[in-house]
Amino acid sequence: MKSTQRPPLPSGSLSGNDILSALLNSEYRRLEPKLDMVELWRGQVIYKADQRIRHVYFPQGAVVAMVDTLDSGGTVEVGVIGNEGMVGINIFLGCMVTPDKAIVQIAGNAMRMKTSDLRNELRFGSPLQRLLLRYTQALLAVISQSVACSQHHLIAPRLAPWLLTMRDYSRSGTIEMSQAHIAAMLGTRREGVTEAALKFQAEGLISYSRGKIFILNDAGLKKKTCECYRFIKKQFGGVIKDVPKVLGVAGQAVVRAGKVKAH
Amino acid sequence: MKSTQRPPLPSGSLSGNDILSALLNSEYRRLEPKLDMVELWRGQVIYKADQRIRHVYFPQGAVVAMVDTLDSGGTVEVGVIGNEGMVGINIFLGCMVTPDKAIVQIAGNAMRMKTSDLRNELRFGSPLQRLLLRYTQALLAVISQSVACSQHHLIAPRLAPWLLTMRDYSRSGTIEMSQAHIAAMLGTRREGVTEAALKFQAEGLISYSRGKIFILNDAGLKKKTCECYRFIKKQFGGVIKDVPKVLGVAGQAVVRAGKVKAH
DNA sequence: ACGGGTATGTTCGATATCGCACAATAGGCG
DNA sequence: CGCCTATTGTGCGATATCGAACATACCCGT
Repeated sequence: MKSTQRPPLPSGSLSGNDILSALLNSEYRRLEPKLDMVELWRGQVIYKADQRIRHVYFPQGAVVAMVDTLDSGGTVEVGVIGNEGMVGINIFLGCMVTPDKAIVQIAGNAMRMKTSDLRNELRFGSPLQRLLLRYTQALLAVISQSVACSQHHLIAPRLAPWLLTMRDYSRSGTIEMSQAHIAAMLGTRREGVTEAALKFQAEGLISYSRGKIFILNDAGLKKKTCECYRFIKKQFGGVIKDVPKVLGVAGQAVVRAGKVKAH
Repeated sequence: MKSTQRPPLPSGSLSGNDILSALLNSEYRRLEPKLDMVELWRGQVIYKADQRIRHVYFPQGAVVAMVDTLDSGGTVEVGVIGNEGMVGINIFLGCMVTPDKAIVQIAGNAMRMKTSDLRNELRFGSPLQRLLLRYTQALLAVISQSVACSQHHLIAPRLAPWLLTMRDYSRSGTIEMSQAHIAAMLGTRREGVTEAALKFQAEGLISYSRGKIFILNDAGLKKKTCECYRFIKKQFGGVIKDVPKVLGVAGQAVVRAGKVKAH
């Protein structure tokens, strides 16, 4: 179905894509006819590695993971994309294929756009381009941090921020993931996740059962995180906030910016 | 000193920055007055983390590492930038600061440009922008792979591609690095590097002494690498090759493209 | 209520890496 | 030549993670 009106969502809300929201109305109207609202279901594979990309996605509620798979079969989540971003950044960067797999972590909506339309839109140094550049910067920073994180941090401190991040994304407050799946994302064994989860549960920080995880003590779990949680929040927090300065005169965009994330 | 003439280097040679070389002569001439040739010495810190960036660098012989430092003091090299790229990609992406440290691994020259000049140049959808976008894509892919690599691969298979990469960059064929420094780049202990190096030496693949490493058996060492070595070469190999297609109508650029990288 | 499949808990030996301490060696420099 | 320092070699106990096997518990559909 084609979206016929701009969703009038409060900024910082769980739905509504931040990048699209940061566009001026006039710009958004130009893109609008090229955008389709689609539903993404949990587990859906949006891109396979080395596959040609036909669409990019601006999540509105949905959350998508970029997953790397090694020859050995080992996997890691290298990045997560929610309302703050766009799935298919490679297209924007001038490449038609992605080396990663993109898989839906949290079901939800997304605005879909043909790659050709996106590339067309980027001809002129559009505000969309500025936004995407700035988003790429944040993504790059976060992925860089992940290199350090996966190298130096223990499983529990890595699990904690992962859970908090997913909860932040999730509309319901419940994280719907099996421990086996989480292990695949962290690039560790399932048993390692179980052990850490048990510890957190024993301390009353979380509770879970068969693929449904609740965070009981937010602040407590935050104390268990490695430094990377703060870093990630900081990076993505800045994406929209920073850009209006570039838009400058654009006015309206600045209004939206002030409200982003009470945090 | 200001560079007053375009260095007439064979493409694929060790000097001459690939991105600058891929520009049309007319475009290069526009940039030329803004470019300064500078010498970078080994160990030089070009940016500190969270520091405001004043210049970007197009290496011509020099090699620069992007290094992440954690609260614990642990470090990792998240990316390496040589003739194929630009140091300060964050500027291009719309941010004035970098979360990483940039440190010179191999002494050499680089063309330096003020950040303001770069940002100015990028106003119009210039070919330079296309090249930098494409380069960013490669960097992103390589860093993503690093996440998986540091998570799943053992020290020796990670050391091997690191050595080969450095040797590829180095003009002399000698790698000038202490094992302690290499350990900091891989994010492991020095002893772990020593152990792997001893093994390689015993097998006649390398020889070394006090911070000077020679690769004796290229093919043999390649066999010890994890899959990531091929991946990295593939990603950076495509940067220049892919872009002229985007330039499309620009003509002339295609001519240069044919010559890039005998590989 | 029952059965099957998925998710989670538990154990245990193997392994890679860590952290530390200290010995040995090679160059540079006076 | 001999000292000094950076670099490399080595040993060892501690620890985190791995890999695999198996037990238990829960949910869903019939």
